[in-house]
Amino acid sequence: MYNKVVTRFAPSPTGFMHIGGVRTALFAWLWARKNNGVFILRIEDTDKEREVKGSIEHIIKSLKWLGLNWDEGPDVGGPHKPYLQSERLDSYKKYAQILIDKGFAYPDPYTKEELDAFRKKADEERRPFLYRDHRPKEFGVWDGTKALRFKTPEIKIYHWNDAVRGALSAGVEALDDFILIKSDGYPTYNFAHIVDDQEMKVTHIIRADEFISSTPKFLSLYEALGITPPVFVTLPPILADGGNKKLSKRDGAKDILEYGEEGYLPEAVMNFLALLGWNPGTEKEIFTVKELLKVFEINRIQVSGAQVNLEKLDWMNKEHMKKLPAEEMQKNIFSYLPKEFQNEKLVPIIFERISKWSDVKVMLEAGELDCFSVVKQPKYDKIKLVYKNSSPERITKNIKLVIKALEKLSENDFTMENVKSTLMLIAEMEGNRGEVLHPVRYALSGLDKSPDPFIIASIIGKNETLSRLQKAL
RNA sequence: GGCCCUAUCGUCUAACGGUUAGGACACCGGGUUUUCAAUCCGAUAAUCAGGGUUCGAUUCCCUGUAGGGUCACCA
Repeated sequence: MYNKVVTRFAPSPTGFMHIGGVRTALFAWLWARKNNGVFILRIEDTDKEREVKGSIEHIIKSLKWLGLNWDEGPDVGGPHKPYLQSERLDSYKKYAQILIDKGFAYPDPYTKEELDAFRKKADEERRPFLYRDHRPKEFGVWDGTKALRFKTPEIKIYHWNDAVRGALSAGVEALDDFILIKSDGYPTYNFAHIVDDQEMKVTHIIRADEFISSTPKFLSLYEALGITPPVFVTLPPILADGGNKKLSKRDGAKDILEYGEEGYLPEAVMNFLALLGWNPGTEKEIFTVKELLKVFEINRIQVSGAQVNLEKLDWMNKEHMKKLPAEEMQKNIFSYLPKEFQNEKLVPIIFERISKWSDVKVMLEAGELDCFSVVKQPKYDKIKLVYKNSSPERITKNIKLVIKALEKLSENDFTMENVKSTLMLIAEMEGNRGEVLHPVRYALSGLDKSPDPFIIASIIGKNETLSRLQKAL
C-alpha cells in the first residue's frame, strides 16, 4: 500500500515533555522503525507567545534519553528541511495562495472585539459558535496584515476511517472557517501540519484523540487542496489520576527526564509507555525494545482511555533491572552511590539487593545505603548478637565453631558458595539455623537489616571475617 | 448547550456471539527463610443501567447514565 512508512512526531516547544507526549512519540517511532520507514522530528513553533526557551533542546534530550532516534529533524536535516515550522513560512504562503486563487481563502474582516461579541452571543444562546455564520459576502484582498481564513467549500457530514477507531463521522457543526494564517504571519496548526505532512510525505498521522473533533476541518482542507489524506491513527487519551490512588508525588504529568533522574531505566519507561494504550493480546508484559518492534501493531491500539498506574511502572522497572547485564547494573547504581561506596566488591550485594527495589533511588531512599557499609568496620550492639530466646553461651559456642571451620578455608577458597556450605553444615549440626546464622550475620554487618552473611564474608575476605567474629566474641 | 469519542476486578487489560469471564499491578493469607526483602503458592475482586436482536449477548442495535474531547489569530 505504501512504498515506505513515514511517521512524524511534531511537538510544539512549550515546555518539557510528559508521559502523554512521549507516548505519542514512541508509537510513531515504533511504527516507522518496525516498517523500516522514516521517523521525522518536526518542531511546531508557530505560536511565538507560548514558546518556552530551551524547549527544543529539552525535547531532543528527552527523546534521546529514551533512545527514540529520528532520520529527519532540525538537528540532522533531511530532504524536506527545514524542520522548524517557523522557517517554513514560504511553504505555507504558497499553499495559501493556491487556496486564495481557488476562492477558498479570504481575509478576516473582523476585529477581536467583534469576534468576541459573536462568540458571547452564541454562548448565551447555548449554541456552538460558528464563524461561517458571519462569513462576509465579499472577500477583500489579503495583504498579510489580517488573518487569512479558510472558506469551507462544502458544509456536509464527513465520514472517515481511523486505523484505530474504525469508522468515524461528525455533524456539520464540526465544520467552520478556521484560520489558516494568523495576522502575525505564522500559520495555525490546522493548516501547517497538513502542508508539512504533504511536503514531508508522511503516511501515518499518529496523534492523541483531541484531534478527532477537528478532523472534518482537516478533511475539508485536504479536499480543497486536492491532497489525499494520510492514514489517521488516533491514540486513546491518558486520564489524569481520577482514582483513589496517588503514590507519592509522582504524577503522570511530570517531566519525563525526571524519571531518569529517579533511577528508572529508559527501556522500562518505554515498556510502560508502550502498554499505555496498546497491548500485544498475549499475557506477556515485559518487553525489550527489540521485542516491542517485533510485536507492535497499530490494530491492537486501544480505543478507551487509561489512568497511569505508576505502581506498575515500578514493577516493570524492577523486572528490567533484573535483566540488566552486570556491567550496566554496576554503572547504573554507582551513579547514585556516594563515592566512598563505589567499590567493585559491592557488586554481589548490589545484585542481591537490586531485585527488591523498583529503582536505585528508591532503594537508597529506603535506607539501603547501610547495606553497603559492610565494607567498613561495623559497630554493633552485643545484645542483638543473640538470636531470639537463645542464650549468650550457646551463641558464643556457635561463633567459636564457625571461626574454627572458616579458618580451615584457604584464602582462595573463601567464596560465597564455600562459606555458605561451611556455615550451613554447622547450622544443620546444631539443629537451629537461626542460632548459628543470625549471630554471624550480625557480627559481620552490625545491621538489623543486611545482606546475608555469606555474601558479606566473601566480600570482606577471610581475614576481615575472622577478625569481626573474634571481635564479636 | 451542540458535535464527537469511550465504558470488563481498586488500576491496566484479554476474551471468531457459546469460556467456571483469563492475565498483570496493588491488596490480603500462607510456604520458604539468618534480618528486611525477594521468591513460591493461594484467596478476594469486574462485564454501568434498562430495553431489544438471537437458541444464546461482555461482544450487535437503541435509550439512559457516567467519564473524556472539542466548539481559539493553542497545538
